[in-house]
Amino acid sequence: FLTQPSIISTMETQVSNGPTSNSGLPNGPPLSANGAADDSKTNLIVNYLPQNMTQEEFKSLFGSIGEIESCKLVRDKITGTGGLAPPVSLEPPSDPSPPPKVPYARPSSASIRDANLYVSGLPKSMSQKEMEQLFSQYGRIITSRILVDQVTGVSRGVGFIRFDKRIEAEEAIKGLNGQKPLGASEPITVKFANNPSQKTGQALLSHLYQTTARRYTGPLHHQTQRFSPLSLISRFSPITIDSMTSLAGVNLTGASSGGWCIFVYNLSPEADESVLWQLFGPFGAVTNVKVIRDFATNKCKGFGFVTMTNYEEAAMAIASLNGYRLGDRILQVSFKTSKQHKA
DNA sequence: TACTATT
Repeated sequence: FLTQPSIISTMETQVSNGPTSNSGLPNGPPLSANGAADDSKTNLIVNYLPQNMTQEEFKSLFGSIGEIESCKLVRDKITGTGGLAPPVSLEPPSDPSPPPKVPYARPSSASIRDANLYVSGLPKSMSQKEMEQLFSQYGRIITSRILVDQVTGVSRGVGFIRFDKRIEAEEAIKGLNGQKPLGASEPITVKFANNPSQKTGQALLSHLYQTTARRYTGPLHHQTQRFSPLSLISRFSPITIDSMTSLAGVNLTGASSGGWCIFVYNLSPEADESVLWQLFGPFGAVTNVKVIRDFATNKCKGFGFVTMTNYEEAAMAIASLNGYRLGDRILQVSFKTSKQHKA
C-alpha cells in the first residue's frame, strides 16, 4: 500500500463533509439532534493511498467491506496526483462493533485547521513516543511523525505534531520553540508546518524555471566539464574521504539515501533556487536544491544545499565550483558536514 | 555571515 518516494507530495488532509442527506433507508446514516446526518461513525479517512489510485479502484477497495454511501479521493490541487484522505461513508457499525481498521474522519471545522506543527532540531535519539510526551502537555495529539533516513532508519531530527485544536498548537509553539528538551544539547524549533501543496508548487516551479531557463539561455559554460574523464577524481573515493575526515574530526553527512548533499557558501542575499539549479545541473543529476533564507527578510542567509544523485558528478561539481566567482562573490562548495566548519 | 530538513 506504500508509494514510492516522490518529489510530488500529497495534499494536506482535506476532509469532505460526507453525506449531508439522510437516505431514509433502514441502514442509512444516523441523524443528529438537528436532523443533519451524523457521520462521526461512518466517515473514514484513509491515508497513504498510492498516488496513481483511481476513484474506481478506491471505491472497489472499500466496497468489499460494506455499502458505500459516498467516497471521495482527494487529489493535489496542482499536480492532480492522488494519495490522501478520501472520506468513505459506510453503513453505521453494529453495536458492539469492532474498532475500525482506518480512523474515523474528524468533523471538519475551523478550530482544527492549522493545528499541524513542524519540529526540527530534535535529538536524534528522541523517539516518536518521547516527542509526543513532550508535546502532550499542550493538548490532544492527533498524529505525530519523526522523519528518518530511509536507509539507516536513523532520525533526521525533524518531525510533525498535529494537535486536535489550533490553539493547542499555538500554545505548544509558545512553550517549546527554542527550548531544549530534557537532556538535549540543542534547542528545538517549533513552527506551523507548511502546507504540502505549497511545497509541491514550489518544487514544480523551480523545475519549470530550470528547464525553461536552459532552453533559452543555451549551453552553460560548465557543460563541457560534464564529460571530463572521471578517472581524475577516482582517488577521492567515498571511503578515502571518510577515512580522511574521520582523522580530521569532521563528519561527512553528504551521503544519504537521497544522494550526496553539498553545502554551498557565500551566496548573495538575492540568490534563489534557480541559480543553484543552473550552477550544479550541468554536472549531472540534481534531485534537490535549497537556499536558506532569513524568515523575516526572506533574503538568502548566504548558504544553501544541493543534493546530487551520483558521487562522481557531485565530486566534479565541487571540484569545479569551489572557488568559482558568482557575481562579486567567491563560492565555497563542499560536501555537507555534520557541524560547523572547522579550519 | 559557515551546515537544511516540511509527512
